[in-house]
Amino acid sequence: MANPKKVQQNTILDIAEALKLSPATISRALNDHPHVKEKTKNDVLKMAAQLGYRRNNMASGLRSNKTHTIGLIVPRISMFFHAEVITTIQNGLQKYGYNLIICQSNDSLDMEKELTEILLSSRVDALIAACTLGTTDFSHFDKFLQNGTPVVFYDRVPLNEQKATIIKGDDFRGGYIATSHLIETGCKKIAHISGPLTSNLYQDRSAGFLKAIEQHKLPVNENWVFHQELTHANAREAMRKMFEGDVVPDGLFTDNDTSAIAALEFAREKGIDVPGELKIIGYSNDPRTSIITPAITTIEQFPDEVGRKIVETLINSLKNNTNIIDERTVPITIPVQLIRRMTT
Amino acid sequence: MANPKKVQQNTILDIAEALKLSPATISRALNDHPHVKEKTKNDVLKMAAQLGYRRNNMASGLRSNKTHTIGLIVPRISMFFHAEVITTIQNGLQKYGYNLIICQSNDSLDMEKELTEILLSSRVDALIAACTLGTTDFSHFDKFLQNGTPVVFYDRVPLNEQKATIIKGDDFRGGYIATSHLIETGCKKIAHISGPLTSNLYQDRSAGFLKAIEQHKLPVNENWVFHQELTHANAREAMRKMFEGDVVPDGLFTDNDTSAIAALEFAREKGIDVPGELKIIGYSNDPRTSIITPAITTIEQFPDEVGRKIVETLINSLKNNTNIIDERTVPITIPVQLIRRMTT
DNA sequence: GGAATTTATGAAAACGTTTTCATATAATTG
DNA sequence: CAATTATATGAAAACGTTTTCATAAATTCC
Repeated sequence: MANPKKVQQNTILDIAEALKLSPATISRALNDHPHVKEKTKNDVLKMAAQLGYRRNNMASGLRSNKTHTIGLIVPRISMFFHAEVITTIQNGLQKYGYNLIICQSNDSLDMEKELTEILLSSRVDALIAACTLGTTDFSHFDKFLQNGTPVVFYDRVPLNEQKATIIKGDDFRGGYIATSHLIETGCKKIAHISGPLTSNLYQDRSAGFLKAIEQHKLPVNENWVFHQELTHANAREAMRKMFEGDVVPDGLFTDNDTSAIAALEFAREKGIDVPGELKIIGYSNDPRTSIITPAITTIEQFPDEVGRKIVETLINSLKNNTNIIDERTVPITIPVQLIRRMTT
Repeated sequence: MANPKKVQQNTILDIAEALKLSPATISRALNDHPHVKEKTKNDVLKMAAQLGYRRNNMASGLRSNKTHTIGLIVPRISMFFHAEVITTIQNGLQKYGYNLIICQSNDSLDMEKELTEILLSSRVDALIAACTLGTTDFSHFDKFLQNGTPVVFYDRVPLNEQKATIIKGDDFRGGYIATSHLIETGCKKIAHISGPLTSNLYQDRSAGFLKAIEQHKLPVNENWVFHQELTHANAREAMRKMFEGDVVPDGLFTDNDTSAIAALEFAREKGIDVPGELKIIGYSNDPRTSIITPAITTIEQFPDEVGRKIVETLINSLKNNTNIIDERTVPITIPVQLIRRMTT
C-alpha cells in the first residue's frame, strides 16, 4: 500500500502487439537492421517513443554477449592526474555508447583483485586499469585476456605483459629532463624523492635521473635518494633528514607535486631561499603548483592525451573485435614536457 | 585464427553437472538460501571456485530485476567537491556490493537528459544526481520515481521534489556566516560574486549574504553583486569592473574558491593589500585555498559527510525496498563551517 | 512468365540466472 | 505409528532481448 502503482516498463512485446508485428521485427527495427522496411522502422520508432520504451540492457547483453560497459580500476579517483584522465575517457566513451564502471582500489592490492572479480561478473566489454603501487604480479588480469576481453593498462603498468595494451607517460624522459634542467640551472648536489621501486613509474624516473647525473659526471649522494610513499609527511621527513647535516643539496627532484609542495613549505619555514639556495622540480603539473608562491617547476604529463589515446585504442579493438594480442606488444608512450616556473 | 582459444566462462549448469545436482540448487547454494544443506553449500562453493565460476550479472539481473548497480550523474568528476563526494560514495557502496556507473553531464542539460535515458536502460537500482546549473525542470527524473527507483539529489537539487531524497549543504548558513565574518572583521562595503540564480545553491547563499548585510544595517551596492558562471575569467572581469571606480569594496564573498583565487591574484597584481584593504572569503575549501599566499578564508562543505549520508539513506531505502516517497519530504542538510585563514 | 534472387517478416530457440511449484525425504508431534 | 511439519531438492517457467532458420512476398533475370 505504501507505493502507489509502479509504472511497468514497456517491452519489445508491447510495441509488437501495438503494431501487430513480431518481436523479432521490432528488435531489428530498433537496431537499424538492413532487412527492415523504412516505413516499418519509422512506425516502430514512433511507437517506441510513444510508449516510452527503453531497451533492457540486461536482456540485450545476456543474449548478445555485449554489455556496452567498460570497467575502470584506478587507485583513487580524486588524484588530479587520474581525475583528468577519467574525465576524458568518460566523455570519449560516452560518444560511442559505452558506459564506464569506475572502481577505486584505494591503492590496495587485495581490493584490486576483488574488483577484477566484480568486473568479471559484470561481463564488461573491456577493462582499463591503473594499478596499485604494490602490484607486481598482474595475473589477476589474465582472466580477462583469456576470454578475449581487451585490457588497457595505463600509468602504472605491467612490465612484460604481452597481451594487453600499455599506455604510459615517458617517465624515463621525464626524470631525465627534470634532472637535466636542475643541472643546467646550476645545481651540483641533487636530491631525489622518489616512489617505491616496485612501480615502473619510479624505476623509469629514477633511471632518467641517474642518466642525467652520470652524463654530467656529478656524484650521487645515496643519503639524498629516497624511495617511499609520496606523501606530504614523508617528504617533510626526508627534507628534515637532508637538512640536518652540514652538506645540503642545492637541487631537488620529487616524483610528485605533493612532495614538491611539502619540500617548498619546509624550505619556507626554515628560511631556505628557493630558488636561491635550493631549486625544486616536481612531477605532474598539479594545479596547486601554479598557485603556490613561488610557483613550482614541474613536468606535464598531458592526462587528456593519455585519456584520448586510451579511448582511441579501445574503441579500435572493440570495433575490429580483433583481440589486441598479436599487434600491440609495444607500449604506447605519451610525451612529457617541462613546465618552468619560479622554483628553478 | 587470430585468437587462440577463448576460454568460455563456466555457468551454473557446469557446476550442476559436475556435482550431479540441479541448477536450481546451485543457484540457491550460491545465494546462501536457507533451504540448502550445509554440505551441499560447501560442495558448490568449492566446485565454483575450482571451475573459476563467476555469476553472470546480466542473467541474474534480468531474472531478479536487480542490477546491483547505481547510477551517478554529476556535472564534472574532476571538480574538487564532487571528486571527494564520489570517492566516498564509491567506497561506501562497494562495501554493500553495489557498482557505480558514473556519468558526467559536463553541465549540459541536454547531456543530463540523455544520461537519464541511458541509466534507465541500464535499469540501475537507484540514481544519484547532482544537477546542472541550468536544470530548473527536473521532470526527466520522474521516470525513475515512477517505477519505484530511489533517487537522491545532492548539491544542486530540485526545490519542490516531493518524492526523492534531497541532501544539501547549508548554503543559506554558509552565505550568512561568510558575510557575517567579513562584517565582524570590519568590512563595511561588501561585494558578492555569486553563481546563476537558477540554482538553489546560489539563491540560498545570496539570501544568507543579504540576511547578514541587513542584520548589520549595511547598504547593498547593486554594482558589486554578480550572478555569473563562476569561472576564473569571469571573476577577474568582475574585479576589474569593481576596481575601476572611485569607491571600491573592502570585503568580497565569492561563491566558489576559483573566483576567490582569481580575485586574490587580481589584487596582488594591482597592489591591493589583502587583507588590509580588501578581505576575501571563498567557498568549498578547495585544497588550493590553503596553499596560495595568503591562504584564503573559506567555507568547508564536508564532502565526505555528504557522501556518507547519501550512501546511508540509499542503502536504507534499497534494503527496506520502501520507496522513499512518503517519508522523506524534508531535505537533509549538511552543516558548513568557516575556515579562517589569512585573507580576512 | 517461370526461375532465381532479394527483401521483409515471423516462429522459436537461446542467453544464464532466479523463482515458483511440486515432491521426496527426514524430523517431529500427539 | 500415523499424521503433520520441516528440510532439501528438482522441473520448468520466466526475465526481455537477439538471432537462426524458415518462409512469404516482391523484384529481377533470362
